[in-house]
Amino acid sequence: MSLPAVTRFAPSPTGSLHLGNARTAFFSYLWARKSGGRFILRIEDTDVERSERRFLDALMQDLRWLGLDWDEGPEVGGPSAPYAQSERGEWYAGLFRRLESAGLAYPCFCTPEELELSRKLQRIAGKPPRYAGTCRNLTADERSARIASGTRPTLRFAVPKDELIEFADLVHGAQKFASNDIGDFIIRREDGTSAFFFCNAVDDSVMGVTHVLRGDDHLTNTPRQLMLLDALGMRRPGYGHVGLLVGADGAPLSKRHGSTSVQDFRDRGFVPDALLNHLFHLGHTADVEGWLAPRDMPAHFRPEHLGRASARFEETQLVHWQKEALQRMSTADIGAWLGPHHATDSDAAGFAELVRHNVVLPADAAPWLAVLRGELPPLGAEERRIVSAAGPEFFAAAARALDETRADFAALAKSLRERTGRKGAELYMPLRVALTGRTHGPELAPLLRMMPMETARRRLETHARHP
RNA sequence: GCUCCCUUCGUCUAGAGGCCUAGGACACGGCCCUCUCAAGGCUGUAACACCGGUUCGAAUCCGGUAGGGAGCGCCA
Repeated sequence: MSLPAVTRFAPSPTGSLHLGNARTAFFSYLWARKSGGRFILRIEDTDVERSERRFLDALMQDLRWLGLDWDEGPEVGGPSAPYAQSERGEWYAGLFRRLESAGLAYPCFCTPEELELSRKLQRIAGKPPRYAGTCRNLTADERSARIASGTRPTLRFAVPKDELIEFADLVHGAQKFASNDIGDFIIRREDGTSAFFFCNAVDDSVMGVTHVLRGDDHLTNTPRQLMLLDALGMRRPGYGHVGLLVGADGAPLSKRHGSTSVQDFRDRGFVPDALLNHLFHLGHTADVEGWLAPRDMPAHFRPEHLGRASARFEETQLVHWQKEALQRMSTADIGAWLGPHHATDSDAAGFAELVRHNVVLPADAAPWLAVLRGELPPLGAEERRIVSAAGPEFFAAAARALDETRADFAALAKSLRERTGRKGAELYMPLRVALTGRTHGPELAPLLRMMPMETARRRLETHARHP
């Protein structure tokens, strides 16, 4: 086993936790647990406009629902508190001062409009839309003059020239970037808050994070953060960039792919263990195949088998793990999981057992509840064929047998078999269709046991009268 | 436009020069079991993006092409 890994998940509370983020959080969690390290939750809420308390609460709820408990972070504390970046402003300010006085960062007075125009012009000229460096060489007098005029500057990092930034990506291997391809970027906004590149990098470093796992989209951001850390003389964490989770169309998973937030899956009735098993196999190959209880996952997690290519999310695969999860749940848990979809006024446990192999989501139980006490939908072509092949005498006999055996299905079937000479599918299918309106479904014996006798008799007699 | 990343069955992947007539899982089809569905067993269809090169030998190494993606934001 490797040295204890300190990993983190650093979401911004600006929306709901979607599957892609949940996956990187999960991998980070697994890495920490596998190595006996620590998993940190840090909240990147420097964008005060978009950050909302309700998103933070939902985020933590989703994480806990999945079973991803953090060792340091909001509500649990830790040696690096506070864990919300909105509360770390003073510390960032000190670092800004250090960079600025060392000449490694400078105030920029360009307006967003000017910057936008500049980028546009560069694009037209076929050049990379980078910051032109307008404010980099302002004299001290020019700077104080602009400040005096009331302009509030941003702070830009002065990217060193002609440097090669190298690092070993945890999943992609050796990486090389030229500093000349990178324009001076903003590390402090006009309002004084830290921009992502800055607070994200320095927090990871100072919090002792050893393995930063994040989406591929951050790969080309990494050299910026490395330069920053180097300039401050701070420790570089290891960075690993995993392939993004994409939808059926190959585009990164987003709202337009439908339900992609953890909350959506929970609301539909997917269970956390199913989600976890699916995520465990998406862009990752474990050293064993098949279902794993979440507590066994860290031992089978293989960071070196994290995927570089993007992984496509397909619900059919999730459904498979959901079925696996359902098979392992207790009757009581199935009952609770079914919620309002289970028979509350009768044998709840019996109903849970009855339908557990015929449902994927709680809503799938509704038709079976209707079979027990509601109206049956009109028969389809196949169903009508089976009913007419059996004939009215068969159902008349079945109705009589129902009364004689008092709805004991085994006895009823035996009696019918002796009386009609039918057996196998010829015997059971007409009964199934008459009783449930369908050619498939739960076992007939418990189904009949749970069905009001009157309902069963009425359904059988219907076909005895109308051939 | 520039920089970077990615590319094996429909999907998730194994594969780090000969063990590959490319393996597994999910999905799909067939058979068995069975009243049906599910579960289980057996089985089938199905992939190395393309073109060159290196080599006795390439899915694996090198170069190029194509396609997809990301970054170049006072968003993270």
